[in-house]
Order: sequence, then structure tokens, then C-alpha cells
Amino acid sequence: MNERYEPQSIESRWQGRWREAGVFEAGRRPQAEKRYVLEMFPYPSGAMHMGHARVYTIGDALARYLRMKGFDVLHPIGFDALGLPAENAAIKDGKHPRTRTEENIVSFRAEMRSLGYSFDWDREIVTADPGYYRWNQWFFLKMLEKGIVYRRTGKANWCTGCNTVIANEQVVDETCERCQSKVVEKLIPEWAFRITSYAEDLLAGLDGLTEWPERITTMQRNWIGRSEGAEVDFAVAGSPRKVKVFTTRVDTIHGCTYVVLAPEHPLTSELTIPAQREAVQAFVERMRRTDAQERTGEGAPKEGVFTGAHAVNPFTGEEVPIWVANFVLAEYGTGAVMSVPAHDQRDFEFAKKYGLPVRVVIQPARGEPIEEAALAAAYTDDGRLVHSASYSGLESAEARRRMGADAREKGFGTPTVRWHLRDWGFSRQRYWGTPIPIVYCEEHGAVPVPLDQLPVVLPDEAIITGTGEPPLAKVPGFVNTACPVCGKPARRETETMDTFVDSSWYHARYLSPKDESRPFDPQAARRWLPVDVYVGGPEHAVMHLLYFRFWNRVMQELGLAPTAEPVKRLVTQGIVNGPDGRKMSKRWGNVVAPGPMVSRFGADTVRLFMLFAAPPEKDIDWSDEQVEGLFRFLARVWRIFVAREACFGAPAAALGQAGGEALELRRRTHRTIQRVTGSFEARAQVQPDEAGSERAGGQPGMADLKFNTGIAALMELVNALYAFEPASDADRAAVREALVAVATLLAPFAPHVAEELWHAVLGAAAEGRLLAEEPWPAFDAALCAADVVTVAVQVNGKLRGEVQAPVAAGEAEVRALAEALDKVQAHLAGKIVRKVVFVPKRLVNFVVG
RNA sequence: GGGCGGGUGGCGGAACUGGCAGACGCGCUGGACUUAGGAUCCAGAGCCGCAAGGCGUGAGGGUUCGAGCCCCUCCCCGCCCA
Repeated sequence: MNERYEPQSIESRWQGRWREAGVFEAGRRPQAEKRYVLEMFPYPSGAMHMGHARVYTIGDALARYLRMKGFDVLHPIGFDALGLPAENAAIKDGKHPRTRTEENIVSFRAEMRSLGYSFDWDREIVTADPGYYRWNQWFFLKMLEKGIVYRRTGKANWCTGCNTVIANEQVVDETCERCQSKVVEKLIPEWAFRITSYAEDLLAGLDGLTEWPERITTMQRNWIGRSEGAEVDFAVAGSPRKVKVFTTRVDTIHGCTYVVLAPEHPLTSELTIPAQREAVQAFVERMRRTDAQERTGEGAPKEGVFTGAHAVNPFTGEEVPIWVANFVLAEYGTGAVMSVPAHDQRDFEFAKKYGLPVRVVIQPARGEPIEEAALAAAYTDDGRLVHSASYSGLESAEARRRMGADAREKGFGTPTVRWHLRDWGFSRQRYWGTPIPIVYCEEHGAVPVPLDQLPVVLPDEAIITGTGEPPLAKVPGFVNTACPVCGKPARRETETMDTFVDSSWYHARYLSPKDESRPFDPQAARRWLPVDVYVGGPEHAVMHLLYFRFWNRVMQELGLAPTAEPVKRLVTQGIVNGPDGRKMSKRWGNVVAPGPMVSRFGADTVRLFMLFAAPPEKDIDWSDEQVEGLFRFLARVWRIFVAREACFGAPAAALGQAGGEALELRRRTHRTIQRVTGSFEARAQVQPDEAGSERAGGQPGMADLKFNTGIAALMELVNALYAFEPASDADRAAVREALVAVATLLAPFAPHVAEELWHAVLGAAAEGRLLAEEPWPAFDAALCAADVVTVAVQVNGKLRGEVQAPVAAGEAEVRALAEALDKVQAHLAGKIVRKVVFVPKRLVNFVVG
């Protein structure tokens, strides 16, 4: 062995050996159970960064571990290559998105290879290849046939920076999530996926995702946003018109003291009495110029104007005034609300401001009854109904059910379910995306491109300016075509698809990436799907992961995917911050790139850092000191192998003779195997919540991966090896056993040095073998169990000493040992022992008084 | 405002099911080896205290022989949603 640990001289060698042997190819063990380990594929918008290194390191450790556990592992990689950033960069410097993307991919591949990730490179996919995106087009056409794709004209989110429509999910605080520019509403014809017709199913499916972090399923649940309520018609006094209101609290309707219309509500001007017309019109005008965020935001003052008209509460026949106010939006619900100031905070504030009456109709189930006059804020919880005619005395939930049903029966309303989730508008007025396979013919309208004419290839020659209409509209060779129906000249659709389409089904394309006859092989899908472990950032909780689940359902309906859900277990990983704890950014000058770190310390050290710094889901700060420490650890591992070279040939037969310290080392070795194995294994920890509460909780929590403690266990074993000087054959055999364990257990984390060390210990016996596909070691449970344990001794709950006792020792035995301790005697002297608490193997506690 | 996480040494983090708080690493201190040490090996270290001992897991209360962990009240931080 080389005296020194020099990662640069070993890493590329093993990478080569793995590749030649094809050990990372999926399908090598057809008889074995499968495991599909997937990390979110990268968007190669520049060079690889630390965040990527972290995801792929986590996924790779799992993939390598599972391979060693004997599974047939699929661990693919590809590139999410279409999308706005490449196009926006092109606008700045003129470099074609394809060129830029290809260059970035080349650099990504090199970096990924240098980190030693065990990807099955034969399955690589690039979404910018027509061979990939033609299947986006194929899915589009299939979904068009099934009515899941449709054309609509509606208010769309228009990003003023990207010059395109973006999805609801991509808008954050009126700002584009990608480019931070202002987002405005625009009326635009667009293509959309009818994801809302899957809302119920996507929601119900969350209950089955027991191995997803609860915060992700909660976010999806909130995003889908099912709310049960009722629509109720209020007749307008002296008019044939009705105002339809939507409410989730129909149980409070007897407390309704006014009705509010959105300024844009179609009835606003019609209902306004002449005396109020001027005031109302001025108000509506002003509101039209203020955006929704400003109008309805938390701090925004509640403002409104009386229309002069009155509405009739269908439950009571009572007439209440109709107002127009800023906090009601036309596009939410019915654009009109019934106001119950006693039980809704906004209504309460509004009523106080304009002197409208407050009427309590719900009393808290427990505690002091509330009173109109004393009310400082609305009481918004459920309770028991009062002053509500025949409904008085009912609980809120029961009242809602009955009142909804009664409203329907009497024909003035209906129970309804509302969703926060909107359909997914996916057409983009941009170039670098999948062309939408539609042709517009003067005679036949929008005609789908026939399946056998796919792909509609994205032409390279577009001029990308970033202004005005879609770039494809200016490419005559693309736009001008023949109508598939009549053959007459026609124009192609020039919009392209949202990139979230690309990432909605890529996991399936890996199953047969070169298939030219279908998106993927359903036979292979039956073997490999669903994905067993999916690793990625929590920022994809509602967009990508929701679309992913939606698309998988469509694929199941098409007979392609075997299950509704695409992913069994989701692992979300935290961010890698700069050394200063701030987000890595050029602005702070705290960016650390993986490449240079790999050159300096080697891939194994960088990988180890990613795994040791914290559990996967936590954010971590890059730390040069910590990284150096991990390099030192690997060098220390190396040196103990060099120092114990004499043990490499120790006969295994001598293991049985190991006693004393050698036996202790063996125990430690086996406990280490147990602990490292445990750092990979899931354990369900949360019990279902039997209370039947309305909370969505109660799903078993997903176990945490704890690579950091696994690596800590390995460090302890190495420390023990340093502390032990072998003197006999049995000693040397114990050392050899420990060395083999260290090398093997290190394999998922630091695979290169692990191979090197493992081959060094095994010598000729390892000829032609690779640690990467050796079996994961088993531990001897009997050895793990100690025969002597340390028992803590307490007097009145305070630690006063400890004793060594046989594991099986009973209370009497341990008590005797404990009472013999000087300190214990001192604390027991002159006192009466009232009670002795004995916990086998752990502690004995004398309670004295 | 709502939902979900968190708060443990100088720092990152451990701690099974209520049973020795602080594993492991970083940083720090001392020693050995050495021409040298920013390498390596060994040792030390929660805080206060010479010691005996006391105090310690955001604050306060409770349950218990025993609480980082369970219950109540409150404070602070992060993420997501309004």
C-alpha cells in the first residue's frame, strides 16, 4: 500500500473500473427485488453547484447501499434542458440555448463523474432532444383526445420579465418565481390541463403517501385547498335579480347583517340606486386601478360604499343592505359574500367602521358566552347556534349540514365544494420549449398533428428577442405547413409547453430511454415503477410534485403506469449555504463550487462532508474546517490500514479464540455494522391519530436517514482500532475483521477509498471483484449484545456513581453492588430507603427521605 | 393571522420507548515525536468551584423515583400559505 492517502491517484481509477464492469447498470439482477432510486434531475443552467452535489450524494449513498443489499437498482440521471433561463441568457448574449445547454451538460457530466455517482449512464435522457419531447407532444394529443387538455381564454399570469404566461404556482407575491419580475393579469387564450378534475383524487392519494414528509403532503393538501361550503341565493328586494353568495359558514347566516359585492360584480351597477350611483361608480373606478394584493392584503384598510339596495336573507326573510367593498374579489367564489360581523374578522372590522349591526349567533362550546356589546373581535370558531330559529342549539358542523340540505330542498341554495387548485395553463409564448402539436387551418380550426407526424421539431433558427409574440411565429419554415385534414396551407401553433411538462414523466422515460415507438415500455414500468426513493428539494412541494402525481395518474389511465402514485418515499434535502451561513450567491461572494473542492480533497471527502454535516433534510453551511476534518478522517483510516498491514493475512479461523480486548473490538465491529445499517433503514415512528381529529395528520411519519450518525459510528470504530495493539493471531484476526468492516461500510459514502482499502486487505481474494457489488455485511446479534453493562446509580434521582454488572443481573445483585459504593453509602447514611427503582441494564435509583 | 418544523457546549450536531445529557466531528488546551509543525499520535475539556459539591437542553409552571423527551402558559427562530 501507498504510505499516504492520495485521492487524486485512486478515484479516477475506480470510476473506470466500475464503468468497465457495468456494475451500475440496472437489470443486472433480474431475479432480485428492484429498487428505483431517483434524484430530481438538474436544470443545467450553469456549472454544477453544491446543492446538486448534495442531492446526488444522498441519492448515491442510498443507491450504493441498496445495491450491496442485493437489490436490482435503477439509478438513472438526465437533464432538464428546456426552459426559460437558457432562453433569457440567450437574449443577453446571443448564444443559442441549444449550444449553451449542451456545453453545460458536458460540464455537468464531467463533474458528476468526478464525484463517483453510481448512475446508469446508458439511460441518460435530455429533454431538449426531439426523441424526448416528441413524447410530450404524444401525451398532449392523448390528453386532448380525453379532454384533459383544452383551450381557454382567461385571465392569465403574465410575467413582464419572461414575457410569457406562467402558472399560478409560479407566482410568488405578484412576482415571477423564476426571474423576480412583476406579474400582471392578462386576458390570453391558452392551453390548459384539466388538473382540477383530479383534485379529489390527488387529495385522497396524499393519505397513502405515508413515506413522504408530512410537511410536503400538508403543503399539497393546502394547495389543493378543498373547502366545503354552500352557495345561497339572496333575492334582491324590489328586483327579479338574485345575489349568489358563497360561504363556508352557512351556520352563521342568521347573523348576516349585510351583503357585500365585489366592485367588479356584474350586478353592482344595476342594483345601485340613483342616489348612490355616483359614490359607487367612483369607488369601483378606484378599485379597478388598485391590484388585488393591495386591496385584500392583511394590512389593507376595509373600504366600501352602500349601494342603496337590499337583499333578502332566504333563511329569515330579513332585508339587509347591499354594499360594495374592496375586500371581496370577483374571481373568488361568486364575487359576493354574506357578512356576519360577529363571526368573521373582516366583516367585523368593516361593520365597526361603517356602523353596521353585529349579531351573535354562535356561542363557544366552553367558556364564557359572548355578547355583541363586549365583542372586541369576531368569534370565528365553531360553537353552538343561538338566535337561529329552528337551528338554535345545534353544533356548527351539524348546522352546516342541515342548512345546506335545507337550502337545496327549498331551492335557494346548494352545498358545494370549492378548490384552491386551478387548472394548469401550460402554453408559453417562448421559444425554448416543446412545440405544441397543433395546426390552425382556416377551414378546420385547431387541428391536432397526427401521431405519426411527431415530433414537431423545434427549429434551431429562431430569433430570440424576448419581446412581443412567440419567436416561433417568426420562423416561416416552421409556421407554414399544411392542414392535416385538408392539405391546404395552414399555420402551426407557435407557443411551446411549460417545462414542468418535461419533468412530469421523465422518471418513466428512464425505463426505456431509446424507445421510438412509445413514451416508455409498460412492461418495464411494471417492474420498476413506482420510484422507491425520490430525493430533491422541498421547493418542489407544490409545483413539480403535484404535476408529477397528476401526470402519473394520466399515465395509469393510458395503461402505461402501474400505479396512481409515482413515488413511494420522498426525501427532501436542505440547502447548502455559504461558509457565512448565507445563501450561496455571487452577491455575497460566498460561492464554493464542488469542482475545485474535488480537486483539492477528492470526491470522497466532499461526499462525506455532505453526509456528515447534518441529516439530509436540514440546511447546512459549507465549512472548510469541517471538510478538512473529514479529509483527515479518511487519511486516518488509510494510515490504520497501512499500520495494520500485518493483519491482512490473519486467518479467519482464529476469530473464535478472540478474548479480552480482541473480543471487545469484535463487539464494536458488529455494533458498528448494526449502527451504520440503521442509518439507512426507515422506521415508522408516528402512530395513526386515533382521536379522529379533522387534522390531516395521523399518517405514519417517514423515518429519517441519519448518515451523520452512521459515519460517526465508523469514526468510533476507527478510533478503537487505533487503541488496540494486536499481539496474537486471534488479535490480528479481530483487527482484520474490523478493517474489512470499515472498508465495506464506507462504500456507500466514500466509495473510491473504500474500494482501494478493501482490495488492499483482501489482496488476491478480491481479484476481479468490486466492493460496489459485494454484499452488505451482516452483524452477529449475539456479539452485539454485551455481557457486562454499566448501570447508573442514583440517590433521589441524582447520579452518585455507576457499577459494572452482568447483563442478566437482577435487582438484588445490582443493589448490593451499588450500596457498596462509598459515595452511595455517604448519601444513604442515616436515611431511610423508601423505595428502590430498578431499570435492568440502565440504572438503580434509591429514594430516601 | 394560519399551518408545519425547530430552540441542546465556543460551533455543526448526538441521545432507543420517560432512565448516566452533550456520541462523533470542528475549534480550543496540554503532552509526545520532531530541524520545524499548520503533519501525526496521546490526553483534556458543559458551566461555576481549589475541592466537596452545586447548576445546567429558550422562559416559567406541572406530572413522575426520574423530564431534552409528556402536559399547561409564554418567548424566540425558520419554512410554507394568507
